[in-house]
Amino acid sequence: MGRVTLKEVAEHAGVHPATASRALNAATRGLVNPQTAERVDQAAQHLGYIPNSIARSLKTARSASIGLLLPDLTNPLFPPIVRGIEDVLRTVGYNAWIVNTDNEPEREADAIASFRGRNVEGFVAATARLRDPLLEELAESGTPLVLVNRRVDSPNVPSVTVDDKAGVMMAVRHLFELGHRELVHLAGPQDLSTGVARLQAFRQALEDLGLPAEPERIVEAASWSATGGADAMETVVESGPSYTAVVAGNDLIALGCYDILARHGLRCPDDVSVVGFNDMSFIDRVAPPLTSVRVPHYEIGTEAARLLLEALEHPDRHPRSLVLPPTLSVRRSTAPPPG
Amino acid sequence: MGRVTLKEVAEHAGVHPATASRALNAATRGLVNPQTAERVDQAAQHLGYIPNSIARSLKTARSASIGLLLPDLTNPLFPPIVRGIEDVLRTVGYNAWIVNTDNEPEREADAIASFRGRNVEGFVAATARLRDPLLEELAESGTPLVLVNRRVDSPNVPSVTVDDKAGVMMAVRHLFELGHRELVHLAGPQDLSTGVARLQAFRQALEDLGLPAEPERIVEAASWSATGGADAMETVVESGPSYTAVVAGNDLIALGCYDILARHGLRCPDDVSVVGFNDMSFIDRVAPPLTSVRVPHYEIGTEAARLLLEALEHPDRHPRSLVLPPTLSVRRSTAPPPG
DNA sequence: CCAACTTCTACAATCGATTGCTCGCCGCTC
DNA sequence: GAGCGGCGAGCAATCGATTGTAGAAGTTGG
Repeated sequence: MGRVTLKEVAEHAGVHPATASRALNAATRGLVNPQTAERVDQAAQHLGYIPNSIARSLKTARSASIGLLLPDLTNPLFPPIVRGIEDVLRTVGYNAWIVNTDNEPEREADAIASFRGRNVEGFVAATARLRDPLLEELAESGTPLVLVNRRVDSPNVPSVTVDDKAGVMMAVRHLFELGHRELVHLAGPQDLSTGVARLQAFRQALEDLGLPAEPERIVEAASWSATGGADAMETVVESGPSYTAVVAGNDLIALGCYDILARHGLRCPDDVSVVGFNDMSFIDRVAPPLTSVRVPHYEIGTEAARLLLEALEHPDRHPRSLVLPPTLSVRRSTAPPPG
Repeated sequence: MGRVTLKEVAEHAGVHPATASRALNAATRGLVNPQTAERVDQAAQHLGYIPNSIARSLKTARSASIGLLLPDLTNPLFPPIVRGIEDVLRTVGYNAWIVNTDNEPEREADAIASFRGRNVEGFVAATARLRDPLLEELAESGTPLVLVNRRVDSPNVPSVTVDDKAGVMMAVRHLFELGHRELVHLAGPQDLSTGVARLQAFRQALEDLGLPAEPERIVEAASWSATGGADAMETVVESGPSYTAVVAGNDLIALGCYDILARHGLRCPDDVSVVGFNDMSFIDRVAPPLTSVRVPHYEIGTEAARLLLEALEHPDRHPRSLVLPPTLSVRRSTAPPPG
């Protein structure tokens, strides 16, 4: 593939490969005579020389690449994060290896091993479970690692997340101000930090506002999906508590909620208001456009990349975590309660 | 990172590195005494040996990886394709490098160079323009390359695409059967094969059905986006031809069309029917749910990966292209014309 | 009992680039 | 005019794994 080698360039320029290497490398270019350097440049250009990163990696033990662990790229949450990461990495000549784990620890382990074999210099993981031995071990081994979106239980692993608590607070307060007093929470699975944090925040928010926390108004969805949300909402409807608004663990759960409301002849927002979380793309186009806690996904990506690069430059420095503020995108799925 | 080397494993097992290498390699394992091989396995296991792919790549000139060129990962079109590609590659131990080019030829060129430097064994590109010297050159240079979704003008570059013509035919026929006779086409940009093919197919379909092709009912959008679609639709509305249905170049253009219809007080589907193209995720949740030509994106990905692997195994064999059949997802954005 | 073979393992070169070290040469100083 | 300093470039080792070839050990047959 990259057929032309440094040696050929050197020959063509009439110098030793070592000299050619130095000439072509910005950091060492000063060590060679400007005219010679220029000659090497010409030769490289002329021959269409592309440095063999593989060989370079082998020698330098660096790869200018990082591993990116995702649960599933087709979840619209992740592409903006990926873009954020790549856009920052690109500015310093780094690349990202992306792998989907489908939340299977085995695939995660495989991916990590594969990445290590490829000498990645660090990791960004969006796959963290609350208890996640794999990732904790990775972090403890000294490998630069930044979590995005989700955290692990241990506070020693740096992460970039949204302020889940503040987000839920905003959602609840918004509903409260519209006049809602009986709120349902369709919580996400409680094995992820986001699920736990949002549920906790929901309880806290009710308490802050002096509202009772009816157990029947809180249901945990089995998955962060429309079907998970639908099943959870169905449980709520069947168990029969009164309510006028729903705070969903994320947008997909909210969509599942929409389905169940419709099936039971309940209109949104006339009968029931719904708030989602993430403000994912196109959620402003569903019927009705969903009020949602906006998470700055792209920024999560850029910040994660920056944190990782920082960790690469200063391996000794203590890792920082970042919590970004959400905002609330108010749309037509929320309105004053009926009556 | 991958700290333990083959040499250490060999020492630990009391054999020469060469022997350890052969023992660990399925293809050459037969050359070493089963007991010795077992001892090497133990040692590798014990030390947590991870083969250094970099070193292997350098020696073997293979990398078990391919380059994947995307315009923009955040376009919901691409993640399913990527998944398809990865799912197939994973079964043979291959990985994909993903890069976003934002349709900028320069970034594309950079990415290709970077990939070559990393010894990728082949490419999948979703970035093809009709005239695309970069990719055509790549293909001519003998590098295995498969295009997805879009084609280049030259027929010599293998590709996996949907049958655009058939898709548009289905859309037009569907509208025709509902009773529509005056159809608008919001064509996509004509620098991509998809834009051209769909527009051609639209003209052809009208002819087949004996409908006139009013120039004013055909407008080219400036981009494959909602704003592109909105601007195009605005042009149609202003120029004032009569029409009862719109065939959009893709789903995003259809969404833009929705916006303009709403702005002009036209209801979909009561006043105007709209058909999209791609059937992207969540398009069944917009208001009204969009009738759309369903493109099997995941399958495009899997087939592209298979084609590429085939090309890698048999570099001599003539490259094939694949055209996959679309289906029509009929939803509530299409209905009989008013009156 | 030795030669001819078969197994198995060791040796060493190699992939392409990087880099510490050495050395030649030039110019300057005293 | 001899010596010192320093610039510029070449030499060679190195990263870790793979692989052609050579050679040692063990087996079989004549």
